[in-house]
Amino acid sequence: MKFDANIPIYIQIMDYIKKEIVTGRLREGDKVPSVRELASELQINPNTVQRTFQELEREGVLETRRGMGRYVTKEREKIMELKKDMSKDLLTHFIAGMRALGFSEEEIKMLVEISLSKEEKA
Amino acid sequence: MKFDANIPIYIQIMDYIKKEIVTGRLREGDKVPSVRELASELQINPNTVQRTFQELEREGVLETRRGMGRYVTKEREKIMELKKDMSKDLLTHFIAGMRALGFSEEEIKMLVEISLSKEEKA
Amino acid sequence: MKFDANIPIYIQIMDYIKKEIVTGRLREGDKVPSVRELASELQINPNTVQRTFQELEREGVLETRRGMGRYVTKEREKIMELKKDMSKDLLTHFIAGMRALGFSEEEIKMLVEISLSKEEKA
Amino acid sequence: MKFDANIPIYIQIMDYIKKEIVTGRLREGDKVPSVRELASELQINPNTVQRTFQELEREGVLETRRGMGRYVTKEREKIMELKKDMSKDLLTHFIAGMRALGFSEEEIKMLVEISLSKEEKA
DNA sequence: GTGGTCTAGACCACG
DNA sequence: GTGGTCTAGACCACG
Repeated sequence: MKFDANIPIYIQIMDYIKKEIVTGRLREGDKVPSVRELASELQINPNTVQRTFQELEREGVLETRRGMGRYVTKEREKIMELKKDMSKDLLTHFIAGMRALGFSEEEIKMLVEISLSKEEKA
Repeated sequence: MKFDANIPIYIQIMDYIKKEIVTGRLREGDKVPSVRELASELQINPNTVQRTFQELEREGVLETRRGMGRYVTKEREKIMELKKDMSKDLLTHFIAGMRALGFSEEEIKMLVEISLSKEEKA
Repeated sequence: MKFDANIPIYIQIMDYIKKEIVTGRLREGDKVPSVRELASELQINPNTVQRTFQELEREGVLETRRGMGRYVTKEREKIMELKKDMSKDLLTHFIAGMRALGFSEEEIKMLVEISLSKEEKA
Repeated sequence: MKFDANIPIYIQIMDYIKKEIVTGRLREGDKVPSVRELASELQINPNTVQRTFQELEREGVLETRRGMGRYVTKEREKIMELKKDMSKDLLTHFIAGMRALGFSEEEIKMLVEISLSKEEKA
């Protein structure tokens, strides 16, 4: 995993883990690696991983079982909500941005289609 | 203008000015306010405005005429390029994000249409 | 280190650091002093050092590792390029200047040799 | 005449005029254009031209004859001295710079010859 | 401890 | 009047 130097690493890992969960690569109840494990794997400071996990816990995405490690929440609703929130943020940010640049509704739709079709070929 | 506390002010002003240019509210060759003027208008420190302008100059968006103030670049190409780059960034970021959340091409298109139509009513 | 009052300090430090790198006194991957360290050593304001480092980063000469300090780029190519660019600038400026003063090719060569031999004795 | 945005215009004009004199395109006793004339020709502020001329006078390169305009000094020595000083500055700066980059005497000579021969072909 | 951002304000060169 | 540089120092996020 490569990190963008301008974004806090803990944010980037949070985002990564959330995506793993939302797409089902990490499922409800799955155990996540320990702080030390993940820190050594990603070559980063354990403090940073610790912070990542604490934030994810605060958001209800992960849960700690004392002495047994951390696990993805078992609540399906939480996971659905996560996906909804993340996509909504993306959409809002995208459309507001395009609007601010002066693009019309039709232009935005068209540009999305073009981008998707380009992606397809690549 | 209100500032988001989590994003550097100079980035927010840079973005704002770029949008003014891209949408034509600021045109090629237009004079932009002086450092002191804008600083007092936005109620921020002149140094922060100074930094904003210097970054925009580095990007070729503004030009300084010594002792006469700063001006929007006269190069139309630069402005077209700006719009293209900014929209491309938004698109790429949006589509990559949606893909990472597991959305299909069709779902993305549909969500964009829904968002745009909601916006219309609001 | 003494500063020439007519040249911005940050430019002078940039130049100094580049020379340290190009001549190998600072090597790829070496840690450079922290902003505060260098500021106190050179008896100048931390902001001035900050600016120096940010410019060098923008040029790809230094890299920041978040929370761990700044380092000379590990890319050897970048360093070779640096030396080439700096010497090319010197050469171009020198020869264009001498030409503008009306010196012939032969005169330029001779003056360079004389300067070098004087230097030797001194 | 195009101006480098990073160097004071008055310095650039001073340099230009000195070169005109040193190469004989402006000769001893020649009249130079009036402040207003040169300002309108170069599209710059008359204050800037005024300053340029004053500095050149201070250096003994120009002389004012009341009511008759400004003239290149008649003293040949002054002109010779000018050429010598300007070339010496170029040489010193060039060689010190190359030395600081770690080039040897032989390398410097060689690079000068290469630059001169490239120039010839271009 | 380290860098990033920002405020407050001085001083100067330039036009 | 305008921008450029610098000082002094605060505060915070990050690791």
